Amino acid sequence: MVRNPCYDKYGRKKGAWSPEEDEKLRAYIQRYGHWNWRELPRFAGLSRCGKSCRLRWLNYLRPNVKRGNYSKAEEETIKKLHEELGNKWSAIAKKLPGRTDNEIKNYWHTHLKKRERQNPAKSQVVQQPPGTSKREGDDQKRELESENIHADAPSHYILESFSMSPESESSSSEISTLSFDYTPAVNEMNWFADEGIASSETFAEPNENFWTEPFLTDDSYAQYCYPPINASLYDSYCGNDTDLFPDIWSIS
DNA sequence: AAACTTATCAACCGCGAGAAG
DNA sequence: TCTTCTCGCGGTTGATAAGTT
Repeated sequence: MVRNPCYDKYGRKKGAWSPEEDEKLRAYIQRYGHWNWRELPRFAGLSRCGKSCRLRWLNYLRPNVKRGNYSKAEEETIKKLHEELGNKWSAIAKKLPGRTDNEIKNYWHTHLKKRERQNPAKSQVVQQPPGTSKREGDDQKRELESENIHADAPSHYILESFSMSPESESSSSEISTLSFDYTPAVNEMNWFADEGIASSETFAEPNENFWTEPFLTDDSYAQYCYPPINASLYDSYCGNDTDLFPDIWSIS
C-alpha cells in the first residue's frame, strides 16, 4: 500500500518511511519541535525533504492522530462540513480532533463521495445497495462496529469543543506547533524527555547558538547532519533548483 | 490456483498565501 | 514595491491488499 523506497535525483529518499526514520523524526520533533521544516531533516538525521517530513509528522506520527474506524458522528460531520465548505479539507479536519486533512480527503473520496453519488438526495448513511462489492460490505461492517464503539459519540459541534486533558495536550499536536519563536532552554527541553522518547538521546543538546544559527557553518554541528555535508551547499535542500545534491549525497 | 480488477491510503507534486528581507 | 523563502493546502499518483472471475 505504500510506495517503495527510492531516491530522487538529489539522493533524498522518497516513498515509504521505515520505522527507523519514523523514530528519528518523532524523537526529534518531540524534543525540539519543528522550527523549520526545510532544515529539520538535516538536523534530525534524515535524508528526506522537509515537505515529506512535515507530511509524515502531521498525518502519521503526530500524537493523538486517530486512524481508521470513523464513527457515524465523524462521518456526518465530514459530510455536513463538506456541504458547507467544499474541499476545504484542512478546515474540516480542524473540526475533527485527531483526524488529518489527508485522511479525511481519502475517506471522502473512497467512501462518502461514492455514497453521495449513489444517493445524492440523501446525506444520511445509506444501507449497502445490492451488488456492492464485498469489500464495501466489510467497510460498512467496520463502520457499524465503530458506530457501536462510538455509540455515544457527540455530534461535530461537540467534537469541535473537544479539549484535551492537560496531559494529552502537552504531548499532542500542540507540540507540532512549537516554533522557534519559543526558544526552549536546555532544561525546558527535558519536558519532552518526560514523554518517554526512547531515542531522545539520539540528539545531542545544542549549544546556545544552535537555535539562532540558520545554517551549518562549521563541523561542530556535524552531529546533527546526516549525511555530514557542508551546509552552504545544502541551501536549496528541498528546492528544485539545485544540481549539487547528487554529488553531495554520494559523498556519504 | 491464477489472473485480473477494484479499493484503499500513504506519499508525492505543484501552487498560492503570507512573512521576511 | 519587489523578490525570495517557507509553509500549508488540495489534487493526484501508485503500490499493494482484497475481492472477483
